[in-house]
Amino acid sequence: MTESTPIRTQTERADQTRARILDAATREFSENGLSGGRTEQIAEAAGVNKALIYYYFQGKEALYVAALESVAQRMVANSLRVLSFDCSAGERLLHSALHHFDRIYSEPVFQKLMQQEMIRMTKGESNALSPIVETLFKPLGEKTRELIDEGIRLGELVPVDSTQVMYAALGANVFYFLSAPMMCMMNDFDPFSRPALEFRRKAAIEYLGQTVFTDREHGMQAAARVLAATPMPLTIKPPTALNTKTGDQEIFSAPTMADEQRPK
Amino acid sequence: MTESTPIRTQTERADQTRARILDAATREFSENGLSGGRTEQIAEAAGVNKALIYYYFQGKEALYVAALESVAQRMVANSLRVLSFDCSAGERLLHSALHHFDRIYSEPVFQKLMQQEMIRMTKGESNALSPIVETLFKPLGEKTRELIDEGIRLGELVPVDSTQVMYAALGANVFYFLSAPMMCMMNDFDPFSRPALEFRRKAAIEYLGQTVFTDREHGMQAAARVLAATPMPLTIKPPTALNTKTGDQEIFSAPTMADEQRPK
DNA sequence: GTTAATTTACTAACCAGTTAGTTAAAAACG
DNA sequence: CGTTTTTAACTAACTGGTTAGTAAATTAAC
Repeated sequence: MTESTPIRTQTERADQTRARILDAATREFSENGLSGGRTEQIAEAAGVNKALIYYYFQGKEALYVAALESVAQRMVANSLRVLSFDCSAGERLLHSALHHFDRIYSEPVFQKLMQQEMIRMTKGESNALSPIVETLFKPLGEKTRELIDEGIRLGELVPVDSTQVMYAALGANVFYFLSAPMMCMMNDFDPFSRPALEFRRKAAIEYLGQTVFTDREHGMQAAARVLAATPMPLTIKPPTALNTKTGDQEIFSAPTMADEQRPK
Repeated sequence: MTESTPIRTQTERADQTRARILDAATREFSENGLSGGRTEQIAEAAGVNKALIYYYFQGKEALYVAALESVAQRMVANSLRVLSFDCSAGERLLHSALHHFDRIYSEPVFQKLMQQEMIRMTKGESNALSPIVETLFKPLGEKTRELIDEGIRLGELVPVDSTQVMYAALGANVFYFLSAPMMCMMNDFDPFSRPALEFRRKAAIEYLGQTVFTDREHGMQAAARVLAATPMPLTIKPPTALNTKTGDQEIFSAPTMADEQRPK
């Protein structure tokens, strides 16, 4: 099981255990939500006893919040980096949109957790996000809107409501993956297949170039540059790749740890 | 409880009871999904004994499918009507987008059910939608894409991938409501408030007018016409208006909803 | 040998589905 | 038309399985 670990100090082992639990919880909750996630399953996936969860965390909900927080932290850090690229506002918008698209299928846990959380909050249930919003989401949203407004001010982007640009750009991406299971049935093609993803990310960026840029020609060129600069990441199987009925609670995150074994 | 009903024939009463169960199930499942929905709660809301659910339906899942089907039927019928308005392809696209936006907050059950169902399907769980897809969603999607392609062919719309136009138009709307709870916290304003909805529906349609129309001026005029022709519907409180902790399974729905067969 | 890490064994609550029965409408009968 | 029989609609109470959480015992580290 853990032969590779060469006997560490107690605190090191403890930190490792805690991290394994948090990691397993992230996967379980992202698949099944807070109420649907099973503590027994988390414990099994982490290779520990269920009671240990209550040793390291106050309870199921506290574990959920911790998982949400850790995953949001990583996501925001990456997004902020992209927003600071050294190019025009419009082109940075395209970079952000493409990064957003690529992130959803290559690291789907954040998206899935957020979806579940939005539904939970709509039901008026306890707010697990609020500690994160101020420090993480608000700065990111702020910076994105500033970017769009700058593009509009300089005449590069069409003068429309900047929030609507965000909704359209992000919404198209989110909706692509949200509706994927249904599109699968409607057109019997798999939106998660590599060709489909390749086509869609290109279409999404070119669409933005053609539509939100005042000079459509300039927009198309920017889109072409952005696409050329950003190769499509190796996809990590998005659905239940991690559902380890097999019992091995090994590392899952290895980026290059090959995909292949996709649905259909 | 049902003194107002002037003693009907047995089958009439039975039909009514079945409808009450289906209606209660629709609400319960739309809030909590299939696995989260409680049969006891459905029975209570319908004013019947839990065992009656199993008398009228094969089980929890069959009830869920029936609820999904009935609500999808109404939704598709309305959407198809809007797609057949007597105006240019571009303008019909705007009409569809606005109708889609208005529907989500005025009749939120369908959207909520679909969201939950997409998550369920992504998890690879049993497919409750497939009977509906062929007969309902496929024709609607087909007709929408044809509409956009017609607009492009006639030069009214910008020549981009027509599917991407759908993703952008629908996605922006879906994402607005999906992200509403978070936006609520980020900007402390309520996306479901009347002024916010009023602003957003206008912005969304004007955005489409400015962006997907070849002639931006023409697009703006079309957007203005569409907005003028479609007053904002009376909003029905979308969040937990139905969460009857109080125990009364009374009427929930506000006026002007077109549908019939409501409890009491 | 003391403390931290981890497990075993439990419980109280919850929940989908069933059973065995009651009520009253409808049908059959005289 | 009134009475009896049948059957459809409906209910109370239970069953078996699941699950979050806990207390006490055990093991490993320092």
